[in-house]
Amino acid sequence: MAKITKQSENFSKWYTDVILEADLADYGPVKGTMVIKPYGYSLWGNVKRVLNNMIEETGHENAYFPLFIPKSFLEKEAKHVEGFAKECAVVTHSKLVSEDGILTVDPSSKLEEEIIVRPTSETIIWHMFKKWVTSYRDLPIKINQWANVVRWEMRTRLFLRTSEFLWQEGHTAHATKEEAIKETLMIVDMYKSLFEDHLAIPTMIGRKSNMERFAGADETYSIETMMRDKKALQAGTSHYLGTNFGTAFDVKFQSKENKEQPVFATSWGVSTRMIGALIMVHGDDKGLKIPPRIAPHQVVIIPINPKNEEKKKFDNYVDTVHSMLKESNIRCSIDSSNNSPGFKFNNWELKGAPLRIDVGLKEFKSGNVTVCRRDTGEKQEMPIKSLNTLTSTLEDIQKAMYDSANIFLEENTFELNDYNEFKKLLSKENCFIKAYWDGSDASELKVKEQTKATIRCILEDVNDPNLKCIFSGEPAKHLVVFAKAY
RNA sequence: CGGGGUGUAGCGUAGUCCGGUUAGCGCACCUGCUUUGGGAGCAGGGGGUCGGGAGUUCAAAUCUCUCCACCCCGACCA
Repeated sequence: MAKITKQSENFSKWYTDVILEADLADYGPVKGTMVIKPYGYSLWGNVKRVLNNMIEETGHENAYFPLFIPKSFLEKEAKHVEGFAKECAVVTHSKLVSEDGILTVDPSSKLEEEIIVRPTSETIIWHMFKKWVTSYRDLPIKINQWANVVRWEMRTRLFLRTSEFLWQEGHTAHATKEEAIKETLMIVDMYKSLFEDHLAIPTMIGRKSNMERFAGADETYSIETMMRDKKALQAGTSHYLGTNFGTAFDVKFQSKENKEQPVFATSWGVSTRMIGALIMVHGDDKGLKIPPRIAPHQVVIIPINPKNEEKKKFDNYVDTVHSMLKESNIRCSIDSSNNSPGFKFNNWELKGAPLRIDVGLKEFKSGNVTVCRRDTGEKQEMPIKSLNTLTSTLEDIQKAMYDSANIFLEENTFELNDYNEFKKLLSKENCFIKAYWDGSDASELKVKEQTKATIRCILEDVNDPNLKCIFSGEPAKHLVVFAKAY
């Protein structure tokens, strides 16, 4: 196994090395595509399970809508078209012909209306909602789907931006604006809990500016996270769509008072990009660090008995450790491969297993095990009787990982009022900068041009004539976070 | 689509300028033996349309032409 590049040497290279070496994923044959390998998929699966529970517990139902969308659907919402037109995969024909083993598109099979591979599903879902909604009794509709979507991006990176990715997309329809806004915010809280309580990733949450808002939304809330290179990653979004899609797809309902009324919408999603965030928030030069709650293996047991002494009894001892952990509902496995202990230690550190248990003859004879923490590197020998304390050790690790990420975020977030300092700081290092902004596209654009930093989100609105925009000096409307972003 | 670069075994590369043995090496892989508490050692072995095509030559990985693919920077995207 190759050694991975150090973070300080080349962070992007480190990121790619970790993914490939830890066996999370591999490149697909079509540019920008990715194969999620079993270890990566198991990680995704754990996150998915947690989030799916949250989604269902908050009253949403899973469903599945088609991958293919008629091109005309995308034309119906003006801003939505603008946002997605340039990155769509388009199906134009339905047949190939083979001549001497060479396949070419059969011109006679040209489709009358081209089909788009969904970049997101608002349009097809609202097409269906029109069929489903006629009365106030039909509302609200709260749908979620787990799906793949395709966005034909120019520059791709494993997990962060791939041509095809997996996600969940929630789509809801409501009778009132208030209810839709409440839903949008409730989802933001749900994501916050997913990130902070399960992925151990601290978040910065707020609305998007006009320029960064989702194509077709009235308001976009975003979950912003800080990677170890201090760049920002938008890790999830929740959109209040107003009546934009309801109007575009002519969805209306009759109220109790027999009045025709518009339908209000939300949509929200998180994707496999989250795995990218997880890697870049917690990882170190040894590799991944996976928070216990979502780790595929919370504990990995390494038996060390080179000469196979007392083989039967020794193996029994290892099995006992294994089953004791399983009884405590800990996800654990035994690495009984033929590799050397040193190889296994490094390998499981690379793969980010939170705890490792070494069982050698020494431990076997004394009725002990040696427990090693991935986050601190701390080793401790303990009697087998105490294995049940590992449940709380895992919780400690979970918390410690969040705390250390949170300290990192705080240490690299600055509040500034002076644009020269702002430019100076950003030219020196990446960081988050909290500052006041006048709310204009022009100021935001200029800042982006001059520093490459964008407004990640609006933290709060302000109304104090003494507060001035950091760029223009005009009266400030919002407190925002600026950062260079992925 | 502009500017630059690279194609040699699964991966990484030497050789290309200046044509000349059987295309070399590391990792990975296979077999065997010895090993195993922080990335094991030794021995043996398998694997190559040198990106494709055409040309020059007694002779091409090497020179010429051409096509293709990919990468980086920009543009685009977030």
